[in-house]
Amino acid sequence: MPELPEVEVIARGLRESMVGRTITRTEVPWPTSLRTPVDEFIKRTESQEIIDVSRRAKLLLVTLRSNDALCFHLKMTGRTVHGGPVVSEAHDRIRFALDDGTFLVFSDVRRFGYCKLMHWSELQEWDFYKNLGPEPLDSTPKQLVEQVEGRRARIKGLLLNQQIVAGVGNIYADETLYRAGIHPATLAADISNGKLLELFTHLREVLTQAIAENGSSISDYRDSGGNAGAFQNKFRVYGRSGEPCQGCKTPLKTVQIAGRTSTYCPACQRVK
DNA sequence: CCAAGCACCTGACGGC
DNA sequence: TGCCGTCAGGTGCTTG
Repeated sequence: MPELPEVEVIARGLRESMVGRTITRTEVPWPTSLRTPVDEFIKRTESQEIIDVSRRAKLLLVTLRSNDALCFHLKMTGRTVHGGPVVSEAHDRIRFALDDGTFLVFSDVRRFGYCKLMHWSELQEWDFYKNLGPEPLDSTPKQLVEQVEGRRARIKGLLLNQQIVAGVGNIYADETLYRAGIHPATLAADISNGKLLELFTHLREVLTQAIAENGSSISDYRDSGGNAGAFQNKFRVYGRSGEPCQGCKTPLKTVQIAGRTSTYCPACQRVK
């Protein structure tokens, strides 16, 4: 499930390997993965040079010479892999042939992901984009605390809310709450300022470490070269329900919050 | 302002 | 062996 670290690793890889290349042909074997009419999508991407690849929240942005951006959301199972020569596969949704004989392929088993082509001026007016919260790695812990302090919502839900903090998903939210010793159902307003500062300091550390480890691969995630990440080996709670806590040996438990499974240690995460 | 539930979609897995 | 239910989860939407 690509979250901030995974998308960041992908963006860095694609920037390294694709900037300066020109798209020579665009194929769309599954047009419903587009949020732009297919004819227009092809017309506006073919013959365009790729001038940058970047990330905002969980969005992967491939900027073209025209200042159009290919805006990918990978959702749960999306992949953007660059290489070649291409072998067409069952779940390919979009393929771009580049002028050096390589291909960028967007594939997605579950078809939740999408690609939307927008001029940068239009992108900046898009509600989803415009309303995104601060980037945790470009903000101080204090700035992030300001996003949640005093709110009467559960901290887990706030961490997952892209308008509060950008890029955090279920895995990194659980890992961060565990490291900070905060129960996922705690109301933000009931957490001291000092504890919130700790929380966001941990969040930045977890995200930074995950990027350094090339992201986390649960099942589908691959980086831009098709390789798995390694941070899943550092998970302390995610996917470990029933296992003993690494700190105190108490069996880890789960609870549903904001429609998602939260795994936590009932002994270590008590802050209310 | 906040929460819950559903929709989208497929594959993996457990139970029988 | 095979069928069926459940789960995984990001985001948008509706409803309370």
